[in-house]
Amino acid sequence: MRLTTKGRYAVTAMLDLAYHSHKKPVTLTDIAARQTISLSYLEQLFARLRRANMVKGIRGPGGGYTLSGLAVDINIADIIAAVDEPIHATKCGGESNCQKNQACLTHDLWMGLSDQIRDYLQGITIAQLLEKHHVQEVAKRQDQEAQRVIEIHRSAELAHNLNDLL
Amino acid sequence: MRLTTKGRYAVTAMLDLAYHSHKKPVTLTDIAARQTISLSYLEQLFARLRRANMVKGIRGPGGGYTLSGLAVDINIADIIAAVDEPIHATKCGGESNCQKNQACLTHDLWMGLSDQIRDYLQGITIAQLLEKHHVQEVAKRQDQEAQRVIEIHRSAELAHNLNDLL
DNA sequence: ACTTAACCCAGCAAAATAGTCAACTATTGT
DNA sequence: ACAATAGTTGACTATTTTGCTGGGTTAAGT
Repeated sequence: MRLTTKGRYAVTAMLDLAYHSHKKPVTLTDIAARQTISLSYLEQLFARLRRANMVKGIRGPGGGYTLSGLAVDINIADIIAAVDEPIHATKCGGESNCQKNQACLTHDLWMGLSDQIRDYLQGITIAQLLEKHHVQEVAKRQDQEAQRVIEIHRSAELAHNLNDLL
Repeated sequence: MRLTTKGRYAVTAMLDLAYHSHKKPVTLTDIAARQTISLSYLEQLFARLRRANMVKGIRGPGGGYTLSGLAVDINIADIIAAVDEPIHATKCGGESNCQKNQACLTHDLWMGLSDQIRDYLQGITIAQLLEKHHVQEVAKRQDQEAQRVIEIHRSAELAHNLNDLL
């Protein structure tokens, strides 16, 4: 599992898509504008995402992209895997031409870690991230409202004090 | 947090170092040979690791590198952070010049995820990986032994059958 | 002194990244 | 039917990162 800016772009774009495509398809032009990613680069990424059957492209006016499935079924690891080409993880790679000698020892360790990271990212879905953000937004709004109440209370006190003075 | 081959090399090298430096310092030449990483590239990586105070370099004959601290105190996130230069996570980066408009929304989501990944990797130490591998090795050896027992049993059966036939 | 290593550069080729441009095709509203 | 929209494709380019080579210098053991 590799984590590069390419994967980040893909995840960001998918999040944007999930967030905005509750009804109509979303055009890449919109995503490009919102996320400041070049349109042509997005096209490349979405070509891969489409081939991986994660999004559907709809042509013609009013067209754009939609998620192939539910946001709850789309995890981060799959998005990243879709845009990153599968590189030969290591020198001895799948061929296991580096035998059970010492050279493979720590290399094995890394592979295990890599698997762990993949498993971890596989457990995080688009839906979860949107949910989490939604919760945060609500929390923030509530904080702001609480703050406003405090301010109103304070200004009321202030007015009261002024009344006393005048 | 970025996960590239560079980070993998660094983690692999650190694992090798932790595994072999119970007593004496380990030379980069040894690590290079075991992990098939070029010496000069390792030098670059270890220069950064040293500056990040994760390893100590000892000059002269019998010199090499040792871990600065205990394997239990060294986590994966720190190793990767040490060799990857801190890139401006996004366009609006730390300056937060992209205001509370929609453009930042999904970007925020990614940042949250990125933090999650970092936290996750921060929780995994070199010591844990070595431990885990050790457990696996033992398990594998036990499997092999069990397999041998089965094979012996089978060949005994086979011999028995042959005895019946002859 | 001599060897052994860490340390420190400057540079360089290959690959990956990020983006551009242009031509083409399918779909839809009018 | 026709124009507008928007996906599809491919080739091409600039920049950055990667991984490595090879030249040194400096510190510590023998």
